[in-house]
Amino acid sequence: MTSPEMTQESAAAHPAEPIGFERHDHASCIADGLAEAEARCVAKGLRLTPVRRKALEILLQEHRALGAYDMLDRLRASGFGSQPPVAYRALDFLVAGGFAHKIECLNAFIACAHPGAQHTPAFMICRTCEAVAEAQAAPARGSLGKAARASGFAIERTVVEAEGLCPACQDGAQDEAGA
Amino acid sequence: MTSPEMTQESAAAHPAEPIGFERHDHASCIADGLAEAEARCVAKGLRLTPVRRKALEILLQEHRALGAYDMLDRLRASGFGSQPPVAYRALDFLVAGGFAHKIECLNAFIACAHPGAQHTPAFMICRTCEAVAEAQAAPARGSLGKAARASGFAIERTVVEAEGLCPACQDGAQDEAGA
DNA sequence: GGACTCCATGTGATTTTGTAACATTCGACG
DNA sequence: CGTCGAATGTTACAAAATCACATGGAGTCC
Repeated sequence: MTSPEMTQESAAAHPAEPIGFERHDHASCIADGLAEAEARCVAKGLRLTPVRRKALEILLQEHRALGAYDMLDRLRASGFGSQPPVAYRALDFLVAGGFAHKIECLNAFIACAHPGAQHTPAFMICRTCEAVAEAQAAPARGSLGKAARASGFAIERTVVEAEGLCPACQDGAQDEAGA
Repeated sequence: MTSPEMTQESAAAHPAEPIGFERHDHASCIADGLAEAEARCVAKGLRLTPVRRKALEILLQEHRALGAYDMLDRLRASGFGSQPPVAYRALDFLVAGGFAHKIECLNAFIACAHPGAQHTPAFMICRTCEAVAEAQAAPARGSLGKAARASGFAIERTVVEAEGLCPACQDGAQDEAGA
């Protein structure tokens, strides 16, 4: 449920905006994400079981990617099983349902920032603070799409990830360079 | 185990074309790739040592991504060291020098198809036959670039990978569906 | 109600992928 | 020759992911 109860001036407005580097009402991030997921699971006949729900909640707590073993640690701390498949199964469910994404270049997972939106996610990953922002991409429209059409390749899924520096860490880097 | 149809009329023309799904003079792929690498190493003061050269040759032998341990097996078969760092170091060198790329979503490596070209590679990966074609992307110009500029994110490197079906495997899938 | 089935969960063991750390070798250079 | 740095080789280990199998709970069918 998008309830922009934003405490800040410009909290991410509509779902196509990248979030993660900007101020926003983080508490509602989590609540909204869980509510969305519940609604969508009911609608699609999926079972948002306790582990799965907890895993999503854990992911929603940060705009960073979490490794499967970090997730496992936290699930264990919440009283769930302590073997790798516990984490991987929950994450697989979330990814399959579109509630989370895998960041391939980090071998890590992050909650989806635009649940419900038709998905061709693209990620901006800060190499310093590890924050991750999700944007919408349209790779099929750019040069990749052109190459695919030219060669007859049928795209089914795309991975688009950009590594670099978020605004805050750019400032930090400047400070260090100056000092 | 080379592709049945090589030494055909159309050797890949210019470097901006995706190759890998098309017929081309594969023998010259390898020879050219090695020659290019040698020249570029001389120019840049890099050392294309025997292991590194062999690793590149192995990669050039296929338009598929090779796992580090597959690489290790082949290097061992050629008389080089047999421990993981041997393969990883050679691959790191090739990637750092722009002679190869890592396919993040496969945890595997492939020879660069456009050596020398300024690089923002994009890959098309067939999920059936595992062939990989490399194209040039310009993600900074599309919606990702727009999102980055909007949020102040400084892109340093991009990962663009498309999974799907290559032309040949689309035909294969049709055959099976029909039968 | 009882048996059956499907799916989710828990667990042990293993495979696959990737690094850390350290000894050795070899060419460049004074 | 001595030494310095880069490259290689090897041992050991860490991190990421999967396999295989047992358990348990919610429906369903009779």
